[in-house]
Amino acid sequence: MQLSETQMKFIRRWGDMGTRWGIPRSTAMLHGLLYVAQAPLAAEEMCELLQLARSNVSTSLKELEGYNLVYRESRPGDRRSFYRAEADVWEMARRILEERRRRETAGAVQAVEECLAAAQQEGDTHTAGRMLAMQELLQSAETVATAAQRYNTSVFRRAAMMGSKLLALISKL
Amino acid sequence: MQLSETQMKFIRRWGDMGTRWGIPRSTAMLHGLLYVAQAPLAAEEMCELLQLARSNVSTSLKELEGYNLVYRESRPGDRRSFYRAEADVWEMARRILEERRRRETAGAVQAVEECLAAAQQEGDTHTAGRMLAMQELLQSAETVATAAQRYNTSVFRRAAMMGSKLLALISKL
DNA sequence: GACAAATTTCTGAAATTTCAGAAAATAGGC
DNA sequence: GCCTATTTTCTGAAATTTCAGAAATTTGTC
Repeated sequence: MQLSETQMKFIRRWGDMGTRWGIPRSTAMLHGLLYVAQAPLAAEEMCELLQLARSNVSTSLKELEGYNLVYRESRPGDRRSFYRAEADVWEMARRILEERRRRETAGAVQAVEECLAAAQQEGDTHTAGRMLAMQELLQSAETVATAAQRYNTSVFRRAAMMGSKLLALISKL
Repeated sequence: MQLSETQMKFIRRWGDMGTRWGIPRSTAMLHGLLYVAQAPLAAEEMCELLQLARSNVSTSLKELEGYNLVYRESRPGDRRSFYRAEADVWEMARRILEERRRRETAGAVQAVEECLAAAQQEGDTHTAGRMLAMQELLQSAETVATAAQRYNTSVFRRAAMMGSKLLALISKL
């Protein structure tokens, strides 16, 4: 495989975006590479295309598999693994959302729960009130994010595209 | 002001959450402190309560002001500034959403736009197709996030709480 | 089961980020 | 307009994160 200049540019930009999202540059670049690749790639190939250490590619691919953003395939008569990215961007978004929910909000819910209990125990109504408000927010976020997982790409897509209209509708209730 | 054990625990946990969200621990802790504080605090006070350098507090507060998550107030006969956090958690969520949109997706939209143009120029239909799909996704996200900014807390709150029901509804369309 | 190809884990170096202390700038009261 | 309390900016040290190279492990083939 050969990368066109445009593809390389996208991959670099995607890597930059990754760093803002808390994803290592090389991990994001690998995802970008697989997203624009026409066929599944072997790890060694990716090393050469992006000039990354083999170890780095290995670790990053594992991370991406954890997000369910890349799949690993094997081929008869070839002992290497080949990787390809989730091609459906809506499915991709859903999986990122789910992973972020798990990592970013799930922990907070538990922390606030504990602090709420402690504040009530102590009879500290002010702090308890704040914890309660925060809990309501976090639980709503969890509920929406969890619900989104239950539906398929087309529903998710329509929901996102209708989002702004729905907000307008709700504002009239 | 004196911090109870529960409050301190919340602040520490909030700081931990911050690091997962790409926010420096000390910045997140300051926000947590102001969120549980009953009255506005002066910077010096926060240094003592959280054992942070004055410079650090100054920089972090500025960052939080950038997010519109804390307000600065002045008092007659006192030349210090006092700070308080946005108390409405839904308003808080909205502001975080807006800031993340600005920092995290706005740049991506532009990058993909450029790559799409380049791919079409080159007649690379495969890459162009991928860019187009990505563009649709990013623009939908932008649209929803932008729309959310137009409505007040109560609409935002209702929308979030109804989110899962709306998804169920849409799945039937 | 030995061998080789491929992958993963381990270790430390390089880069980045966070944060404290010192110096500079700003602002309010007299 | 000067003086001083307060805030901000600058600088570098400490901590963390990212990533390459080497070593160890796994996997499939014969």
